[in-house]
Parts: sequence; C-alpha cells; structure tokens
Amino acid sequence: MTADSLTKALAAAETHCVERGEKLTPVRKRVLELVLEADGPVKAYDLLEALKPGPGSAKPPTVYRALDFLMTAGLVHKVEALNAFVGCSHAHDDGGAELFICSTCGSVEERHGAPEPVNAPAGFMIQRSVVEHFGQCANCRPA
Amino acid sequence: MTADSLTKALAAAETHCVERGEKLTPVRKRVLELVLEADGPVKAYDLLEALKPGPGSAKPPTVYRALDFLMTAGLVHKVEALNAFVGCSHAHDDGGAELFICSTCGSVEERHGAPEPVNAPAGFMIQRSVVEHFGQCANCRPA
DNA sequence: GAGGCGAATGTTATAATATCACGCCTCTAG
DNA sequence: CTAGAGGCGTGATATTATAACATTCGCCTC
Ligand SMILES: [Zn+2]
Ligand SMILES: [Zn+2]
Ligand SMILES: [Zn+2]
Ligand SMILES: [Zn+2]
Repeated sequence: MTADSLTKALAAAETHCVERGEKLTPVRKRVLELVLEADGPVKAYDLLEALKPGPGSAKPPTVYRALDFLMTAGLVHKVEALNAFVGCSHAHDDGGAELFICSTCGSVEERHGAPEPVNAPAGFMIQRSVVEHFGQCANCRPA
Repeated sequence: MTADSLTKALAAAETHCVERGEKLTPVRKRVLELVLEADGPVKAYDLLEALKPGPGSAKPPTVYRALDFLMTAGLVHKVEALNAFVGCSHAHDDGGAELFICSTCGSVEERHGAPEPVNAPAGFMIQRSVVEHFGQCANCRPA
C-alpha cells in the first residue's frame, strides 16, 4: 500500500467511525495504520512491538482493545486460522468476509458475497461465518 | 453419541488408520474417544485433564501430538475460531470440512461439498479451506 | 468552577493455547 | 547385532489473550 492510499484509507476510516458515532482515537488509528501498512496478516504481539516507541505505552490490552474496536467497526478482520489480523478496504459493517491467503507471499485478497451455503442443516440460522482459503496466488502459483 | 456407536466409530477409525499404513496407538485412541464422547467442540487442555488419570502421563505435547495425528488422518477437525476440536464421523482424507456450530447448545454439524468458490481471485489455487458457520441450530433457534 | 458520569486508556498480573528440545523405548529392516 | 525411525515422556518455554483495577479526560450539570 502506498503512503498516499494509506492516508486516504485512514481518512475514510475516520469518516466511517464518525458515521457510526464512534471515535477513531490515536491509539486505534495507529494500530489501523500498522495493520494496513503490513503486506499480509499481522500478529497482535508484532503490533505491540511496533507500538512501543509510539504514543502510548504498549501492553497487550492496548492492542487487543484497539483490534476489537477495529473489528467491530469492520475495518480489520481476524484470520482465525493464523491468529492474525488483516486490514479491510471495504469497511463493511457486517463482520463476514471471505479471505484468500497466499501461503507463499502472504498476500490476502478479500471477497464478499458468499451467502448462506446451500447445504446448511435445516433450520440453522447463521450469525457469523468464517471463510478462509489458503493456497497460492496467481503470482506464486507453480508452473 | 451412544456407547455402542462410539465403539463402532473407534473400530472404524482403527481400520481407517491401518488402511493408511498408520497406527492408532492407545494414546491416540483414547484422545479420539474423548473427542467423540464430547457433545461439542472440546479444548486441548480439557483433553489433557481428562487424560491425567489415564494410561500415559498428561503433558501438553501428548495431547497435541495425538490431535495432529488425528487431524492428518481426517478423524478430527480443528475449529479454528474456537481453538477447539471436533470428531469427524466421515473420515475423509482431505482436510476440508464445512462446520455449522450452534452457539447455544454447542452442537456441530459437518457438511462436505462446498468446493471452489465462484468468486476466487483469478489464478488462486486453493490448498486448504476453513469454513465455519456460527449461529443457532434448529432446536435452539428462537421463535 | 465543582462535581459527577462514562468512555478510553494505563497498568499489573495471570490465564489459555501451543511448541521446542532432549532422551528413552520399541520395533524392525538390513 | 545394529542402526534408524516412530512414538512417547518430561521439563521448559513461547505465543496468544484476558481479568481486574486504577487513572485520565471530555462532557454535562449544577
Ligand atoms: Zn472486509
Ligand atoms: Zn503469493
Ligand atoms: Zn470431517
Ligand atoms: Zn443448538
């Protein structure tokens, strides 16, 4: 992500929060910035390290609280299978997303629109779905 | 799961392993038994507790090694979003499964046959998919 | 301005999850 | 026999996440 598009993404995130009646505080903004800067899924304790020289102190609750906020706001998604986090460029309020993660280069592509599976058990009401695909992206795919 | 069907499942698991040229050792069998007995996703350290009075000692590597084996054999799946494990009644050799987990009663339904999503990025080669749906099953669904 | 309230954050400690590293035992191929 | 591989025991440690409580700050009211 270029510095320019990062700035724009942060501005858009700020607007998104204001519309939801919430505040993108400095700590939250800094965490979002770090997640967006990363070129792939990023670990909570790596964020913690990156935060240390920064504005606030850096204890685990700081980063986990910021991540919780950003996930609720739809600005960050957790990759459950990696215990890691990725930035979201769509800012969708519903939590669901479909992730395609390249195991080779770490790139993450996000897609929407994988709704209720056709083979769900009868009467099952889905509230939250975790959909993560791991493999090789077009660039890293072996010949 | 009834005691009878549990016995049958363990016998089937043993056969499945033999066909793969692997051994369902006592520790592995005991862990599988515990996972199958549970009425929902079960945590590694709960297995550890349950193993303590059992045959071997009970340190984390014991249960994690057994779980790794059982997952590779397709006898157990990990619920990534819960850091928990569920028994598999299908014994499919490929790792993929689609799970429907009731947040109220903890029941888990497993389905197969949700292959390559239509909206994958061009050229992306999927190796492993994690698909977990959380919500309410038909019994627990509010009126 | 003083006081009170709530959200956000700081701080300390601990819980929960998972792996490493090493050595012993057993089985078996050669 | 002997060497190697797989399986497991054991102690230590790494990684991930939360609980509990104190403090700060902005805002509203009196
Ligand atoms: Zn998203
Ligand atoms: Zn790639
Ligand atoms: Zn299965
Ligand atoms: Zn239910």
